[in-house]
Amino acid sequence: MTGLVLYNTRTRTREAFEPIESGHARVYSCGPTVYAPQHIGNLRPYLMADLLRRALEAEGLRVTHVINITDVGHLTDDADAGEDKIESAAAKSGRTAAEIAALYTEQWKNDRRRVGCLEASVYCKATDHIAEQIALAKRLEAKGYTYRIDDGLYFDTAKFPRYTEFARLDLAGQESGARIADVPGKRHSADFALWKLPAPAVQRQQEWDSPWGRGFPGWHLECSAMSTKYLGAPFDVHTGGVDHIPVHHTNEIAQSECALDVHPWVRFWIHNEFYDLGGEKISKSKGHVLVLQDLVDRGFEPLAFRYFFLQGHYRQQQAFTIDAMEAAATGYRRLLGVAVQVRDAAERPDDAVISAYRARFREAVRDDLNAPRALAVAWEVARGADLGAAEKRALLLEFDGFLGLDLASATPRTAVAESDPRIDGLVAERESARRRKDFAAADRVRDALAAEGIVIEDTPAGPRWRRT
RNA sequence: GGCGGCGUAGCCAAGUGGUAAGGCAUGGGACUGCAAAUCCCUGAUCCCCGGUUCGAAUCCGGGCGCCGCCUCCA
Repeated sequence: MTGLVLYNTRTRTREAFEPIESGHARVYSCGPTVYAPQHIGNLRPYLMADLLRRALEAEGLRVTHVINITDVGHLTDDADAGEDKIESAAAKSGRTAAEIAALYTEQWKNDRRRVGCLEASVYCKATDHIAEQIALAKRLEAKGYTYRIDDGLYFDTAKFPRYTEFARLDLAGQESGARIADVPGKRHSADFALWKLPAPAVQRQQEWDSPWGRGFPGWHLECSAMSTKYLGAPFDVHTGGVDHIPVHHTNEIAQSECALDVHPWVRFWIHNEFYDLGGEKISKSKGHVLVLQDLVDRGFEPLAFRYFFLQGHYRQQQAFTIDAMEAAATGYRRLLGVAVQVRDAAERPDDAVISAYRARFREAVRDDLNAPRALAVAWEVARGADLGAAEKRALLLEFDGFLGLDLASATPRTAVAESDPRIDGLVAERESARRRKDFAAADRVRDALAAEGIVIEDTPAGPRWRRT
């Protein structure tokens, strides 16, 4: 039995986590649709999944973590009537669908890396698994869960009595309306496409032959097909944003449970809430959504964004503002400062002193991945007057296995990170002026450097400088 | 309109029955020629009203406000 307790959307309760297969946790995370840059809010699901993965490993489990990459079939709305996001982006940019997907997949992977997410065991693309998706749809068809209309092959949600259970949907309240009219022939508004056939006049870049005609897979299908391929069924944890509960995850469950005869198909469903980006949704400087690189351009370290993330609980909306980001960056810089100070401390900490902090940190992690509480314990350690350098070092490095803030290889952010002959010369000039008590001259140099964004810090070891 | 979430010090936020974690900012102090950096100290009774309870930020009811998803309809 692990000590980890997670909030499970499926049961709407907190449950002790125990893997189906002893010693091995199988996790699937809904990944990005790679048609545009991912704004910083889209990083939250992966940061949350990363926390989960680290917590599972801390329990001594081997983790197989699969993340899908949606590079086809995700429509611009959930009514099965919109355009394919990838095709649409390709058409607008003059690039091919494959180029669009490759470009934004790389950006996304790079962003993940920069905010300290561990690499997934498997990244799987929808377009690499067309055969698996077709096989799954055929299985559903053979079992009588589908029907065909001009638009494609559809899943008949009425054939799956548990359909509304997961999201606690009130379908009656949504039954009527435009969604049915959008796709002629749909039997129920909630029915969804397994395989889509393009309209007669439409020429698509991404098309495949299938038993139902040349077309492309419905968005939901890939997650069922690929998770089954890489994790089997049932498996332990499925993660994603809360927005996926009513449609995407509901449909995944319907497909999978009907095709595979499993229930529950997934034991734990973990969903993250969103950031409230408020007025920061758009990057003013560039006129597009706020992406990680925009923060970097403003002088923030990517891991400072991770620190921001850690300050809130993943199931809680969190307000992102530049002010909050600056506060996080300052906190992160100072925490790193402590890590640097104790970096060369002795290897032999006093276990008796350490154990209480270790226990409290672990308790926070195990309590539904309570990162803010874990971070608070880290700060108590950092500031703790009752702890020596060896104890601080040992604890902070251990905690960083969960926090992922790179405390181990921390370099002092307040020190000189670069060398410049001209600036070094000016700093030396100021130093000699100070020695002969010519403070007016010394301050002139300091002011001049400040004007170009360079600040001088005097330390017992002499002056040093950094850019702000 | 339906569903879900939230409203805790200036800001970001933990905390779900027993007298409010942590970070940032502010103010004070130490250090400094003065600064910067760093360190120490420093603040809230928890949106409003009513109820349950010996006791509620934490449970119940009613307001007000905000966010998200679905929907435009009974």
